[in-house]
Amino acid sequence: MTRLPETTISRLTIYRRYIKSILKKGKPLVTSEKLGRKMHFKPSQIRRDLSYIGQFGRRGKGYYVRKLCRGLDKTLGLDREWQVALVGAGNLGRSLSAYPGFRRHGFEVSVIFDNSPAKIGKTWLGVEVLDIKQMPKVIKERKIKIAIIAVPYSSAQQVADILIRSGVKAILNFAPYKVAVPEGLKLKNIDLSTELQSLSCFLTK
Amino acid sequence: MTRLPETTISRLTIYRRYIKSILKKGKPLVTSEKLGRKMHFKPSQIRRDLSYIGQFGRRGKGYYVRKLCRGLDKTLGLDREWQVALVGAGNLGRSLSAYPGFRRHGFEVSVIFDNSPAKIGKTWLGVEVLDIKQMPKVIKERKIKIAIIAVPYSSAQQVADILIRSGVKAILNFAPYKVAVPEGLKLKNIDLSTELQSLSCFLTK
DNA sequence: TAGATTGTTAATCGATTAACAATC
DNA sequence: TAGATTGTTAATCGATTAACAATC
Repeated sequence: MTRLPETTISRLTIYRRYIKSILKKGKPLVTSEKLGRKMHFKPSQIRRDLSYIGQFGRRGKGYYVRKLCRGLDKTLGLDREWQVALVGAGNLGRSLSAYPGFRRHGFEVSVIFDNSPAKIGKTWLGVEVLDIKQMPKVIKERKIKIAIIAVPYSSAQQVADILIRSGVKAILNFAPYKVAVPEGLKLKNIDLSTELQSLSCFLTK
Repeated sequence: MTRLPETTISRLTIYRRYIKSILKKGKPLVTSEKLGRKMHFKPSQIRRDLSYIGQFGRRGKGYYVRKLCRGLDKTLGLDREWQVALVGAGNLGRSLSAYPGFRRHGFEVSVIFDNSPAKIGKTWLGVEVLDIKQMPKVIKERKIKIAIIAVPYSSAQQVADILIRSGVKAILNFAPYKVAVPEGLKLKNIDLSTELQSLSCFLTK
């Protein structure tokens, strides 16, 4: 099978959210035309995206909602709970750990790391804040595979290196630094300043 | 001039950050080869991106750091201060308003709107929290052009509609909802759950 | 069967990369 | 001049969209 384009994966998560909502309503079938109308995507794009991950429909009828739902869960790995380590207990880090959308989708920030003595040993909304020095040990023990980096620019790469050595396989990086990771790991960057700057670029035209 | 691809704009903000740092060091020239090496981009991509917005170099020599810096500031609209309105004083909203990276790049969250009586009238880190009902008036008076939406899924479109009617031209949307905006406005979406889900998709392969 | 809609192929579009002519 | 590097053109790559054959 050919690999899923990143853009397709993003859309799959959106399809999944909407399809969950119609699953509740009990309709057994839904067409790509209706999905497109509701979510503002082209039906042909939806069919193309879904065809990457399986066959969930019947020609002339539509997609089986239940089957499609299961397929999306499976592909996206959302039929299970994921433990997430968060590095950086600053403003951004703390609020990310409190973000309800994560838990709702099966991601549990189960440990926070920081290097500030003022923060180490405290808990934040029930989650312990540990010394960054304990990171390799704790991450290995708990077999954590996903981490969020919310530390300043200057320590992002260093933190990433430790995470990688500890066995983390996927990183969501909020530091505005292009972290280097080896083959076989997944890195996603969210750079809040860049997003705002692209708005200001637009306004400047 | 042809329009700038969104991907190019994102990279320009990164180039700008690095070029600011070498401006401080005083070197008058820098080559695309060196920029590429430092920022992990292909030199040809950097030259292509920069050529969209002007000519900043001398063949055989490199780019003039100072000139390039000014060009990037100008294109990105970062030679000025931008006032930003934030809608939603929940966990995410409050921490976004506190995010130091915004101010550092010339974005000032100068007003927060919410609909919760418990929050209205308070201040958060020196910024007033106003009733969402006052949004049209305040945004028009202050001529605010950029807004951040950090409200729940269910009210995102409604909030966006009010913002647009009030004269906002560019929106950064954190609600996991595909907000519809008219032509001529700019919308950027940041969906934190989607990002984590794409990591989990990767781990599932 | 006729109408509908998937699943897939082919055409289009846009962005990245390589190549190189211009020129310092 | 010879060597270096920009700025630009052309080739490549990948994603989106339209078209349609398969089939319910």
